[in-house]
Amino acid sequence: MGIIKGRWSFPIIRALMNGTMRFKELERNVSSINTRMLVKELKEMEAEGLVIRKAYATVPPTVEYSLTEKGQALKPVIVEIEKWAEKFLQ
Amino acid sequence: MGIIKGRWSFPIIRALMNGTMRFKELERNVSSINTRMLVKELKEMEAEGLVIRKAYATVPPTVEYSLTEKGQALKPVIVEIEKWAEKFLQ
DNA sequence: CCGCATCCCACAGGATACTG
DNA sequence: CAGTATCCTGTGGGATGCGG
Repeated sequence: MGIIKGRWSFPIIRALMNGTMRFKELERNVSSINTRMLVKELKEMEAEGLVIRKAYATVPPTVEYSLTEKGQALKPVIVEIEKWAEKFLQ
Repeated sequence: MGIIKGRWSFPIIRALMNGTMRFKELERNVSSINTRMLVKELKEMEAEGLVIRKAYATVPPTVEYSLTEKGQALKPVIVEIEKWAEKFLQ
């Protein structure tokens, strides 16, 4: 399992659990990520089939990201991690 | 959560789920890890309170590693990850 | 707004020889 | 057996400016 590798996939998935988000929204919501990393992670996650990218031909551009079923299915994992963290991290 | 960071903590924990193991056993059981990485990870995990190291003054030396309660508690996480992997990875 | 393009650095991780 | 010591490389990740 090297699919949630990288420092950011986890927080990004967490953010998208709450539903579709635009690029800028993600950039604001995901802790202290920077543009380059967000772009990079999103591309990788798209390639892995975890997120879907929808672009709208508006001015200025609108791009929405959401989780695929495969991405949504990671929720139980995240829940368990959070349970663990709550119990063992002060 | 940067505690299961690194490429190896996960497989190491997985191996130790089955019980106490000696250094060499781990080296054999954890896929293709090399000595340096195994030593390094074990030290970090010991510092994080995930594993316990027990050394015996024998010749040749015997060192056993096992999971702490905190380490054991990661089992549900691993279970969920495996469920997910089984479902979504061919 | 979205997201490339650059530049840069630290360090994770690999391979392997050596020691108590 | 259980590590330590070296050397080396790739790349993850940060900062920031530019363009459609």
